[in-house]
Amino acid sequence: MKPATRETVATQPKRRKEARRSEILAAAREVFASKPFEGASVSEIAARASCVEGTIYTVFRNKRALFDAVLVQFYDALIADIEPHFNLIRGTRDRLRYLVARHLRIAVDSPDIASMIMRESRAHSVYFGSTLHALNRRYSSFIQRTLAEGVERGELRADLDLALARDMVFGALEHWIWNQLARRRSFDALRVAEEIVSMLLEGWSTRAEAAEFATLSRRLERVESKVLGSPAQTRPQRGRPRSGS
Amino acid sequence: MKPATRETVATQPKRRKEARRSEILAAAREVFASKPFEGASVSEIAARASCVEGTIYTVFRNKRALFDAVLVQFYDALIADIEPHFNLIRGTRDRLRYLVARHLRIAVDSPDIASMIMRESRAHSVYFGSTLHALNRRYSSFIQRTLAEGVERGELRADLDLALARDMVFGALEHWIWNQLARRRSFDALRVAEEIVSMLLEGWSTRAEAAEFATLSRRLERVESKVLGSPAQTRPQRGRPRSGS
Amino acid sequence: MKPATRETVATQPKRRKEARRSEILAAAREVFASKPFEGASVSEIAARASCVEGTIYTVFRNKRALFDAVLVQFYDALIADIEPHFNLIRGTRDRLRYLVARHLRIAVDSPDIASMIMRESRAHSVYFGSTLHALNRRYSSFIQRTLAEGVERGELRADLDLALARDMVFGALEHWIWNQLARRRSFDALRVAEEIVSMLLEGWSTRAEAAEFATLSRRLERVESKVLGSPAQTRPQRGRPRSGS
Amino acid sequence: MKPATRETVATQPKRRKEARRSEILAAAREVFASKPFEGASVSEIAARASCVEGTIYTVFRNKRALFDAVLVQFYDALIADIEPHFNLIRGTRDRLRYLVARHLRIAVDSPDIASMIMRESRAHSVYFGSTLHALNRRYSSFIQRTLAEGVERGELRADLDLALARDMVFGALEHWIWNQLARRRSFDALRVAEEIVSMLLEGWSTRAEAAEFATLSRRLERVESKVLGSPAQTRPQRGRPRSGS
DNA sequence: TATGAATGAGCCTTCATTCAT
DNA sequence: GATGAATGAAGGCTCATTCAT
Repeated sequence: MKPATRETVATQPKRRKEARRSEILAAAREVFASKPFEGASVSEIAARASCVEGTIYTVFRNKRALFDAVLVQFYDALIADIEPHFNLIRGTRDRLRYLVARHLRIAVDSPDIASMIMRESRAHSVYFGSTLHALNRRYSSFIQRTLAEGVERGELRADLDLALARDMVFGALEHWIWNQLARRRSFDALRVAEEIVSMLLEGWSTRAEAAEFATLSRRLERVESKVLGSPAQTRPQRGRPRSGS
Repeated sequence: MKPATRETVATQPKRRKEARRSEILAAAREVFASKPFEGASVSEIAARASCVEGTIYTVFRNKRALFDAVLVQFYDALIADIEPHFNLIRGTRDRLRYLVARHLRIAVDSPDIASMIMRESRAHSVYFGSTLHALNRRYSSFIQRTLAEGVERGELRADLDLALARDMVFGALEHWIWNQLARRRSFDALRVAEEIVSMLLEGWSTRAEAAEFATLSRRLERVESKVLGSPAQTRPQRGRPRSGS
Repeated sequence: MKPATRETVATQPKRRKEARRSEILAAAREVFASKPFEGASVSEIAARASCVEGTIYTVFRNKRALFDAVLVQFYDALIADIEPHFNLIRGTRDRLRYLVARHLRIAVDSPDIASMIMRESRAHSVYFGSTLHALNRRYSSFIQRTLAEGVERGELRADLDLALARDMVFGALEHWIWNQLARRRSFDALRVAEEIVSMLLEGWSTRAEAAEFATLSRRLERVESKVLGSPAQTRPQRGRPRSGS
Repeated sequence: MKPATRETVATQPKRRKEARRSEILAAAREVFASKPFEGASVSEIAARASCVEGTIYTVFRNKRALFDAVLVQFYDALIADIEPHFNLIRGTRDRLRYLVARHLRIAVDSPDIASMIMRESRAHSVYFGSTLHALNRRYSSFIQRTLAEGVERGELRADLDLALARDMVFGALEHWIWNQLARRRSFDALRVAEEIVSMLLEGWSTRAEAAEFATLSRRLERVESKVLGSPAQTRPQRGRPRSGS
């Protein structure tokens, strides 16, 4: 009868439903994290959410929709967290370091979701077109943009194969995280990020060509001085200052 | 009772058993390739092997053992194929290029098995300790050795994190292959291998020396041709060979 | 609190309730027409009536009561439509023709309801005692009366088994309608009615007298026209009027 | 070891499976007879067949296949029983009487199946194309043939609408049987058959035209005698000797 | 009075595995 | 050794109905 009561009448069910949704979502997250989609049972989720199976179907259309909702919840939060930080960073190396470290932190903060996503991305041949695929695309656009702009700015090789580069980043991350999670090892996300970025940007070689370059230079100088009378141009500074590891 | 019969009793069963095993293995390979472990049914495998379900259990302890047998068969053949070739290659870049290309060729030759392995590696949290894990370790030892010896020989940076490097190789390969298979794209294994190895070894950064190297080369050629009448042998064109492998 | 509100409190609810009932009834009619009782869901009816499931239970005791209400509504209207017309017809043949044609018109006007009734009459072994049974009895009383009075008047065989005759009429109609509806054929109710009534009243046998009757008629006409200058009134053409009604 | 034993080894499983099939079929028949297809539960059938639900699925693909098997079993036996008798009967009236009586006997011998078939023929809009439809067509071909040949032989009116006639026979039977079954009345199949056939063949009319015919005759005689001096031809024997009822 | 969230029993179907033959 | 019928637990999902608000 009082306005407050009326409001209660109006909002209480909504609030309740919202709470239920959260409970179920949390329960689903736990269960889907612990076993593959097909292996996870709705009844277990219901039990963990302290409701009956039927209730789940009043909130989510079916098991798949519930699964997708878990993913969306996670990715939305993740992207919302990344965006403002990312927008403040300009340099390609800095952006990469940030994104790689942020990605590694997922494995530290939410190892359950991390393995769930890695598992399910591979689980179905119908992955393409799935909600997970769409979310992954949104998420990976940060890397895409970083790489594309890196090339534009001349910080990355002009002929860099962007798709391959993206796969290399995510592939390295996925493999590394998978191994750490499986071995239950912890790690320092920032340190590993720096190491990875360094490996990606500067490569693994000791650069045999540095030696060749020197030889070449010497031969050239010798020849030129003999023939032309002017010394060859020497090579600029090699190697970068290595930070981390 | 007749000699022929006796012989049958003695040798036929062995032969028969072996044949049965092969038939079942082949059938299982097809089925497991087409759907995830949980989705594949023993009855379908039996049907495809032209036997009944019970028979499978006389040869394999259970479904998982059958699955593992399929994997062992595949990896054994793969490793046996790689080993002799690998042993003939010395240079780190050459070894890497070979191993990467060989890995890519799996996706070209047996895309179904390739997806199956990628899928099942991620399927269970109990991956570690599994047969698949052991096989993967055997298989990846080629890369491990290549990397370790690459450092020893000074061809790779002394401070290279070997585990990270290995994950980077396999991660890049897995992601790339997954994307190509899902999109049903085909690709030139050798060309992609060269591209990947180049990206890994030389990194993504623009490097002033690449330009300098070119300048140097041109100058050298000019001089040498003037003096000697024949161009000097330099390393072939630097940067990724975008056209062909 | 305001006069308007008071009026609302007093009369609006009644009006509202009545409107609700109608909306639900209309929605239920559509849904029950499209699928069997068991297959029709209360939630679908609620959705189509733009209310929630709970509301339906404030108006109808349960799903079965709702279904019965749909039937009552339909039969009441049908009987109210038939009664005045029927009361104006005296002859047995004319009455039969009217009732048969009217019945056939249900299938033309409301094919969905027609199938629904045919379907549900057979659906439950507990048909007897059901609302539908009672309604069918009320409806079939037109035929009962026609047949009984037909015998009384000497228009129908005195030894006609009335129950059997009634079943023959409705059985023929039901089968015929079912076949036409299932094949999505349309038909001319009047023509078919005449055909059915003729088959029922005169039977299927060839009767020598039909031919004789024709001969007799022709002879009579010839003679009468010769003698009297105008044709005698005979029964119109015997045999079923195959063309038109 | 003995041939007999060997045979046992070979045939026992078959025999067992066959027995199981029969048990399940019998149980299914009972359950489907007592409630509509959708309402009948596989678990109830399993319980009544003293096996678990899973067993049913080793014999029948699904619930629908089981249902169809019940129908096929019934119709096959029915048609096999009718065929030899039918082939010995020539006259249209005799054939009709036999078929009608045989049909009525179904309701006496297998009232459960009878109501089940009547119910399910109406249950689904997808009836056309169903197994039941196909079986019904095979079964009703006896009537179709009887009617068509009856016309050919001149025993039935040449312009008889065969489809309508068939619907009239089956419709009358269905309605009559349904009513008797529902009221749990028994009846004398032969007597009712004779009554039905008589009603169908000779019609219900007392034949007002008999009176007209007489009038006509009288008028004609009067006129002819006056004009031509010769008496009109008198009408042949009317009415048939009524057997039964 | 109307709401709509919650219930909970029940349904059909699948499948790895066993075991008597 | 091979067979294949039988098991029985489990799974996802639906829906009429209730009841606190």
